[in-house]
Amino acid sequence: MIYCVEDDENIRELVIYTLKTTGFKAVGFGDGESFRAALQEEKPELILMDIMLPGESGMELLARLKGDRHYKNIPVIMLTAKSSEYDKVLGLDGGADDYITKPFGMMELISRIKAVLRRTGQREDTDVLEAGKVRMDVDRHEVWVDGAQVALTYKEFELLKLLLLNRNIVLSRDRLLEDIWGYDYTGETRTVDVHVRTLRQKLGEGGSCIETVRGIGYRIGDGHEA
Amino acid sequence: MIYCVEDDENIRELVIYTLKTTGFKAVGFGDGESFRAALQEEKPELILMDIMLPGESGMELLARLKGDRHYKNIPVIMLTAKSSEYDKVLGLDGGADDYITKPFGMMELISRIKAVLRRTGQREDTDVLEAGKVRMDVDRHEVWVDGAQVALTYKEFELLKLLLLNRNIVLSRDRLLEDIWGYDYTGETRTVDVHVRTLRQKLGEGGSCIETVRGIGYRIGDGHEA
DNA sequence: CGGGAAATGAAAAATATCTGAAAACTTTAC
DNA sequence: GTAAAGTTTTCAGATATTTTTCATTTCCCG
Repeated sequence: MIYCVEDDENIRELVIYTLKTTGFKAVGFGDGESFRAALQEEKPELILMDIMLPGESGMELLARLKGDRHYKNIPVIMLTAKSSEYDKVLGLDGGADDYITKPFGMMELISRIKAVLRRTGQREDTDVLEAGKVRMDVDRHEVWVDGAQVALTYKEFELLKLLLLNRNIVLSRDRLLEDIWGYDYTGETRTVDVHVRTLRQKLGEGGSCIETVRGIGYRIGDGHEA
Repeated sequence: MIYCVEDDENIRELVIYTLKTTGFKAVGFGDGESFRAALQEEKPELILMDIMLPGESGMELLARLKGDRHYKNIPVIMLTAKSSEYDKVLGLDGGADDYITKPFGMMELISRIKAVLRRTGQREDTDVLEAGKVRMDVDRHEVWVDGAQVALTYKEFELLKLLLLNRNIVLSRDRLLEDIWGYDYTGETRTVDVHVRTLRQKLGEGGSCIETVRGIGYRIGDGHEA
């Protein structure tokens, strides 16, 4: 899946169309906001992003992405109308993996995308998360314990995913609420406990991988503890 | 650089002091006017702001900031004495990124600041603190002595962390109480002693790194003493 | 020595988490 | 549009663990 963030609709549609006919899955966004919303749901394997966007600039978005450990590994290619050396350096320094100056040809775009994917070539590894007997296929939204599939609800799935993505790191209830429920969630902090319980129950034997860290929160470790 | 706008001088100084010892650059302001003047000169990476200020209220300041495209992206954490739900919603609706109710502990403040910075995407913290045989991984919330893991409770962990963060500096009981228990803690000063004891016990051999400085408090040194 | 400061031991108080169950809310099916 | 099913949230004990207190002993330094 490739995300394209570009406010010019013509360019955006053209890029999406080209990507799709080349065999990629692709979705376009006109502004940073809708893009970020989508990011919550699915991690793309590459991001194409215009430097000039209405509201939040592409550079800001880039900085955010590269500063967030969940997203920093997604390769980003910046698109821009400016071709001055200054902007180029700026873009690369911000952590972009490549840089394309408008107007660009579709063939060039494709070959650059392939080059970046080849270079960063780390696909796979975010799609399936594992811990002990628990295995999660993020894209298919499926969880298996010891070879048997387990049905999880949305919140349970997100909870497990976040814990798996942060192996060994203790996540506080606040952090979990913030990331899964949204930063403006105003409900009980106990809610997390209840979901952890149902998660442990449903995971059966595998449930023991979720450790309680008293006074702090929860985490999933590497399983070399008692 | 972090700006703190708070009219209570005691709280302000305490916050600034804590931020500085944690590795942030920080400046405090007693009113909205001086704060706005400083804003002209330099953009901070985060703003801590009391809701109740003499003259212009914190909410007004917040509204101004979030309405100005130069400043709208600077994360803001509101401080307030009121804990009613109404105020909370008000603060978040105004565009604040987080909200802390007084009285708050310094450790909580720091972790909230880090959370907001993480969310808005800057900074990276993979903190591992060490002293002699003792090694602490802050994110994993784990402590190791001589290769063996030691389980610490919340307060013990915080205590050890603060001492490790202030290598070679003697921390008074008051300072420890203030930072870990919160600035309004009114209990016994002896409480610290008891926690130091359990900490030393649990750390076993490594426990000797915590020195008692008679009449002052405790510290963790570089270990080249007896 | 003597007096204040710190360490100890052990019990009381305070807190955090888990549990079971019901209420509130969503979605799906008819 | 309503009923049924499923999901999420809240709540009130029960339980386990941590934190605090306090009386006592030991230690350090003048």
